[in-house]
Amino acid sequence: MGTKQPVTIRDVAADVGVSRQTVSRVLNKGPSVKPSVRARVEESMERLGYVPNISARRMRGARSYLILAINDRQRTYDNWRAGRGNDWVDQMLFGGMTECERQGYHLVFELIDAEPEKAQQQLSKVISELRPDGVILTPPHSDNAALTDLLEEFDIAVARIGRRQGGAYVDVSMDEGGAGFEAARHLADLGHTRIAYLAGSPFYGNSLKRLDGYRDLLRERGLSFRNNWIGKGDFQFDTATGVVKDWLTQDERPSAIIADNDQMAFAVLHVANRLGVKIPDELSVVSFEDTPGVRLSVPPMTAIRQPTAAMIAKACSGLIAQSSGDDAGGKYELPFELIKRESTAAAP
Amino acid sequence: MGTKQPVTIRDVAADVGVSRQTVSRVLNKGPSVKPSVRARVEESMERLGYVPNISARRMRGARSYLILAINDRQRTYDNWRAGRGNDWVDQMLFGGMTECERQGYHLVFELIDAEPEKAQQQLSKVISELRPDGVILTPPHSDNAALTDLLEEFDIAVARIGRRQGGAYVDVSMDEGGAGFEAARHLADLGHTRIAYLAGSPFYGNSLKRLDGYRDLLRERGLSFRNNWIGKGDFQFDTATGVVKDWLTQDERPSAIIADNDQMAFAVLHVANRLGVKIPDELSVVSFEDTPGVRLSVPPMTAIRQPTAAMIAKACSGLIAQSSGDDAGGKYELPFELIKRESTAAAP
DNA sequence: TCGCGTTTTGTGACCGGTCACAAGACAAAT
DNA sequence: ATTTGTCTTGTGACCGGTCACAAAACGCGA
Repeated sequence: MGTKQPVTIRDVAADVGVSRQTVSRVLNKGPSVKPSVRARVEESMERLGYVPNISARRMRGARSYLILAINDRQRTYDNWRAGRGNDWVDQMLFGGMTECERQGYHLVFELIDAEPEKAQQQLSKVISELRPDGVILTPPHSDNAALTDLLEEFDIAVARIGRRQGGAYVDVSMDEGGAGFEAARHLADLGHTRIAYLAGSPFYGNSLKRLDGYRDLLRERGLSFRNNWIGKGDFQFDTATGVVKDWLTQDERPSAIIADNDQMAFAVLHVANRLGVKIPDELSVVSFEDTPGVRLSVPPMTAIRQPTAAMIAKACSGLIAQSSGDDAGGKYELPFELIKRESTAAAP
Repeated sequence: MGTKQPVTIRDVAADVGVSRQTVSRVLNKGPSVKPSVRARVEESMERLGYVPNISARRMRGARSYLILAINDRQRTYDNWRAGRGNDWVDQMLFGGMTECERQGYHLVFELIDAEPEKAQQQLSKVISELRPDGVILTPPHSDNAALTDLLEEFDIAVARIGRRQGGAYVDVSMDEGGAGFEAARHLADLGHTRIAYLAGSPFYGNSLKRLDGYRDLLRERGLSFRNNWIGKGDFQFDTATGVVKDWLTQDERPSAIIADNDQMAFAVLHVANRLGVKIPDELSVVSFEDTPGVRLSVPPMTAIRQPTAAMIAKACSGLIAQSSGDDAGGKYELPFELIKRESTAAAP
């Protein structure tokens, strides 16, 4: 036991009878290697089971073959604590890992506080320790300029999830406006004319885009837009219940509600249940977040599914391309999916 | 932009006016450093913002300050695909990250196939690339001897989750027998005398331990043990529905059911619902897995909560201690929690 | 056959730490 | 004062790759 020694580049060089540098060139698919030599080196690497040591490569070389993914500590803590069943991390892990693996990279997760000063300090430490080739910022860090500034100083490629604005960053997001439009369209197609929108925040960019999409659909279908059917929520369950209660106890109540996140969609379910309003017969509900809770609720909810895994995968490939010098930046907008379940039905 | 250079050990050495080695000694809390010098070096490190480069440390040094956590690729894929809402990874991330951070380590996740040969090959590659100080094996890899053998050859510390048997490994698990006992006790305390047990597998060790715990409780309370109230399931929803249907349509039906995992607990809910059996008034249900789905079901289910975060944290600290030469191995059994929700009530 | 440009290969230094070992400082013992 | 031992500090080599540059091999036209 405990005796297996890793095969190094020197072992391969000695085996083939060439210099270390030649092996290195083959490894990095560099030019100027005679095909016959390349073949012999490759054969030897395969036979000896040679695998390059990432730490060593990182030392003198420019690349570390590491991608760092930053998650919000609080959010992760909350998910852990409350067991709310957000499968964000699963999705990230699957999408990111798969792509990194394909390209010989590794994905490292780190938890960072949201508060800018702390965040910068923590990120700085991790960067210095790990020196990753790229960093993926997920919400809410995507909007933290302190972090992008820091990364720019260190000359490390940045990918931001759920944000699309300037800068030479890899920005990956979802078509939020289109999602708002589609959610509303799905309901309109079912014959709904009284569609309310339970907004999460009047400041959050994605929220506004979704709302715009919803508005566009109403306009396109010639449906009336009512200001008091735009609910002012804050992404929280408790606040949302109040709004929904108001709606459902009015004379002319909406026949469908689009909720900006899963917590607020739950609130709709909850209130409707208490008031004896049948879902989906009397009220249809669409959630903007397809978390496990939404899928497992009674009834399971129709929801917009964010392509989290695909977004992280895209972020990884974008970062890898950038650090290889292929491109710089790149803006990607990935398609969402509207998953039809049992919370939406034809208008009553 | 792109100009920030990391502070190295030489910078600190020059700043204080000592040799690199002295700085290194302070960094590693080595002995034989005059307190006054140590203080000056520490002050300088703080002031200059020195952070050791992990790759460099790993090179000549023995430690890489990396812990590798292995997850099953298929399981992760399934969670991603089906969105079943298992928050295993969230839990791991939170527990592991927090502990690693405390000790200056980093946690890297990798996906590995379950099939022994592939698994060994994939792990071997990752090991050679990353050379982690320790590896955490999660089910089903915990039981894969091909992996532990490989890691032993590489002389890398191993932690196994959910398994406790021989070897100089860090083994972290939960008191499964106790959990079976407690689940049954909770029901017995509520006055139930007809408690059925929906088993997942007659081969899976943890399943058997839980069943033993259940048996012990029955014996202790003088409750009759009936063979046909031990359901032969296979952890799947579909199989379980058949068993539950049989039980609930018999003359003397159980007043409570303990299910070996969440899928089977859902099956109980599902069948009871179809047969018009009220939960919890006419039938109590306890799940052995506290996934988000269980928490969010209607009604939310009483469940045994596995201390996943704590187990991973323990695994990390165990591995770090072992690779620091403090101890070798270590067997830990962490306490579970019985979360009482609304699927259990007094016996009818 | 020679000369010259291009392709292919090799050499030594180096990245940022740690290891092994040697040397200096200092106090106690002879 | 010299010796011995312990404590503290410094030096050069080294880990496993890559960089910069030099050298060798090759191709091809004159």
